[in-house]
Amino acid sequence: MPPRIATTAPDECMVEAATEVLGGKWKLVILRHLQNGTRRFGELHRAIPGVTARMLTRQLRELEADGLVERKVYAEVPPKVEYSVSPIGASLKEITDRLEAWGHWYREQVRD
Amino acid sequence: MPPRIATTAPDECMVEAATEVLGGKWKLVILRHLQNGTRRFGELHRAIPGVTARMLTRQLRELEADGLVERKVYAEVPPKVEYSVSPIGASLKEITDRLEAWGHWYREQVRD
DNA sequence: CAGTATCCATGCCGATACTG
DNA sequence: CAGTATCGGCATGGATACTG
Repeated sequence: MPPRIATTAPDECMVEAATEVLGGKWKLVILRHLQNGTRRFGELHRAIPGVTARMLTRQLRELEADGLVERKVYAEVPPKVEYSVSPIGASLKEITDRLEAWGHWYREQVRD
Repeated sequence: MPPRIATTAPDECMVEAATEVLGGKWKLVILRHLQNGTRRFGELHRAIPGVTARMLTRQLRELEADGLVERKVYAEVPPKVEYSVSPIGASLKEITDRLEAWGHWYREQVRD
């Protein structure tokens, strides 16, 4: 027999799965930039004002560990590292686009 | 004359506007519950395992201050307080639904 | 260029006890 | 029932200096 009240408490906690992976301060911003194409470390650094190299590195490594971002190192001097969205990261494009649009709209609403 | 390279650095930082407001550990989870209808404090507390009363209060107050949630106090004993999404909060339903679905899908992908 | 290493401040958040 | 008060740990994240 099926569980009695299973449907009254669905696994809405799956948003938690999302926030665990996207929760970092710069992660959605990074993803948003990478949705537009592969970027080098320095490009990202310049494109995101306010982030430090330390934080950019950390967040990128976490995104990589979570399978959202791919990191490609070229054996050159000077060093060259390219970041891009993985297939999983690319699947977030609709959501980041909507968040972007919503953020824009929200700002309009709250400017009294 | 138009700015030279304006379009190369569009205001993609608008996702930051969204994360500032949605960034709390429980905010999206709370919103997700309130999208399904008005809830009392205790109902939310029981519906979200792991959250403490302190954190639930704080996150609800921040959501209220940011205009996403409305709080209605009934002058009764015992006290009764109802929370619901504001029109602005309701505008996030599509996004929270998608995040929920994505979180579910993501979990499937990463279970090795 | 693409990072690390080190130090350090903030504050997020939990646990516990208490209240109108 | 719906909170608040207080304490405190620990992760998050910034500044600065340094490196292969």
